[in-house]
Amino acid sequence: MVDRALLGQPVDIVAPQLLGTVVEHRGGEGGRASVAVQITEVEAYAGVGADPASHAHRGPTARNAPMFAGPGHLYVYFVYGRHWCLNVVCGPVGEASAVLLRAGEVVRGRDVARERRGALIADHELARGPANLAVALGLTGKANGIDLVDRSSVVRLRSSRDAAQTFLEVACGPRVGITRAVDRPWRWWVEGDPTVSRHPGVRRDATR
DNA sequence: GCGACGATCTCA
DNA sequence: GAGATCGTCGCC
Repeated sequence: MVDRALLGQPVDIVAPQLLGTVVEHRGGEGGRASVAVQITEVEAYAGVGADPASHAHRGPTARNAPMFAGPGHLYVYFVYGRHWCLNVVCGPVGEASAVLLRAGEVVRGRDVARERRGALIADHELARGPANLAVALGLTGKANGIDLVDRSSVVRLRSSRDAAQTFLEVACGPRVGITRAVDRPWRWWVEGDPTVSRHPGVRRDATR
């Protein structure tokens, strides 16, 4: 389990440290429907008054309430009329900063994830992109506000058992899909990893 | 009360 | 390159 004190640090310190951690959704059927994703790409969003691109920038609202619940909580929001996106709340209680989980590698429950995403989806595309990541894990707004650090939660965040994460090569650059504070280099990803949603300077659909 | 737009994805 | 699709928020 990831330590809550770690998540309570400033969001731009926490975000890159979430690379290599694992989000696990314990499904039904005695755990056979469980899916776990190892995170390969994240973005940081700061809290009230500190980041014009953040949902919490203008203070508390009904939507962003989980962001004010303290580090370790899950903030799930709906966007573009169709997609769900997952965030890990970071920073001190009430600061309302969060890390958007943009992509990862499905490390458990690959067949279940493929049922949700589509039979023809390649392994490295199962959880590529923030909305696809949520689909692969089987999470929607119903999971909003869950405490990821509580052992009894259905969705949890844990450190990887894989020692290799210590040696991950991390790159950073501007955030994706926003119109404000576009120059802040608050997106981090595992360099060269095929599950990362977009590589800098490379169009994702270049060959389609 | 209303209108604009969004931390995206997919197909053309 | 554009459309889908609807909740949220800012502003009238």
